[in-house]
Amino acid sequence: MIALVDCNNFYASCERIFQPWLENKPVVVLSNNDGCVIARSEEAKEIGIEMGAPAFMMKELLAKNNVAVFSSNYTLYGNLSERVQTVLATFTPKIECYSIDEAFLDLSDMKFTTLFKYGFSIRETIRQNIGIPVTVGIAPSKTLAKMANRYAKKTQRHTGVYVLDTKEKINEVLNWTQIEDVWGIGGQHGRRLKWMGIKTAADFLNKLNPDWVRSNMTVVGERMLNELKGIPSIEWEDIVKPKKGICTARSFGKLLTDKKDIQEAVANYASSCAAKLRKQNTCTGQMHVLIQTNVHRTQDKQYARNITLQLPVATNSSAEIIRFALKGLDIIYKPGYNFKKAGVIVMDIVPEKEVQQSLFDQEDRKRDAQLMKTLDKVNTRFGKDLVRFAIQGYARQWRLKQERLSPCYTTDINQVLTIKI
DNA sequence: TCTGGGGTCCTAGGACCC
DNA sequence: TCTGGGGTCCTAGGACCC
Repeated sequence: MIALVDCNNFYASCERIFQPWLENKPVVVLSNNDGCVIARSEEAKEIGIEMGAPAFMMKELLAKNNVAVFSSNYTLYGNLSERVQTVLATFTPKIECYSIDEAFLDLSDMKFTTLFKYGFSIRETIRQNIGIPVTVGIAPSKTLAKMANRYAKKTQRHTGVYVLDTKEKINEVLNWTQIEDVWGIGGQHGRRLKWMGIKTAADFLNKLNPDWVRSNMTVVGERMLNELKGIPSIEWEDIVKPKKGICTARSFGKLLTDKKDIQEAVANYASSCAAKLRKQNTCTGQMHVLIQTNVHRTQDKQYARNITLQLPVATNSSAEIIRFALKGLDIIYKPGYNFKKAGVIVMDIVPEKEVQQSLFDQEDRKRDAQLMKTLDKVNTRFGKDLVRFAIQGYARQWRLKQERLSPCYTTDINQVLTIKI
């Protein structure tokens, strides 16, 4: 059996840990630049605040209901996520951290009283040790565990645990689950299947010809069919693999026209990509740089471009990656536009130790690597980007709008001290 | 009249996830 | 005034090889 543990309204719950008087009150967390609602407490959902709704359109509703509104604080959420994972890892040797707020746990071959009790103790332990409420779904396959979890969230609020351990229970939940709510069914397939009269997960399993599923939904659909039958068909990824692409792209806090400001932003995004590459001991051989205007501002002239750069030798040096990113920006930047967003993406990622050398390489890579190592060490200890390249600047015209940012309670040394006092 | 049969690699685009 | 930012996998089709 497999458990899916999912943190309830994760970002909102993270904020509530440190402001416990918000318990039972509506809380929302906004996307970058305080743009859209990306997390809602149950109370906020009940008021009718929609996921993804632009915050400025919700202004009245938020004010009227006295909703606590937060800018997103990914440093805080990331740290709390790690803590949750650490506790979960004590329940099983095989765990897959599927996302910032979800993990699959392999519960096969383990001796406990009952799966329900085990699931319940997972929930209680996380609540006690971290303070985050979680829901646990347990079933024979990942897809069914997802489904059990969703069922528990909607119908088993008192326990927060549901186990699909009999045919009857599985059938009931299959019939209860709408097709568009099945893990792996998105907008496209959802609409098409519904139009065909496939309304529930049970319909999908019982009414469709497997050959049709294979040819219209590829092998992904075929696996889904098996998973719904209770035959595990999705691989475990309990060993964390290095990422194949890393993207740092942001909308600016305000529109920018000046090339200097955009250069500063791109240099910072490039530096962030480089740091992420080093963290997983990899190098990049190909970069993309992109800039675009604000598509929502129809009164503005629109412009969007991106460029691909092949690097002569794969690298993870901030200096080199910044240099190439700015070279790309030089080519695609055009004066006279109101730019809203820029980004750097690194691809063709290879392990540090497998980089193809070049006979004509001019870089002193050993020296550079040593410098980066020192830079990372300093910045990990004393704060992100404390030591930076001059081009990364201090003007930060591009920085995010974060009017309601909470402190980094668990990672900022000053905050940690304040709490202890 | 009629012209083989096997592969690999790469890319763009589509679909999905949180 | 104001509308997020990350990722993954799969397939078809083209270009190429012998």
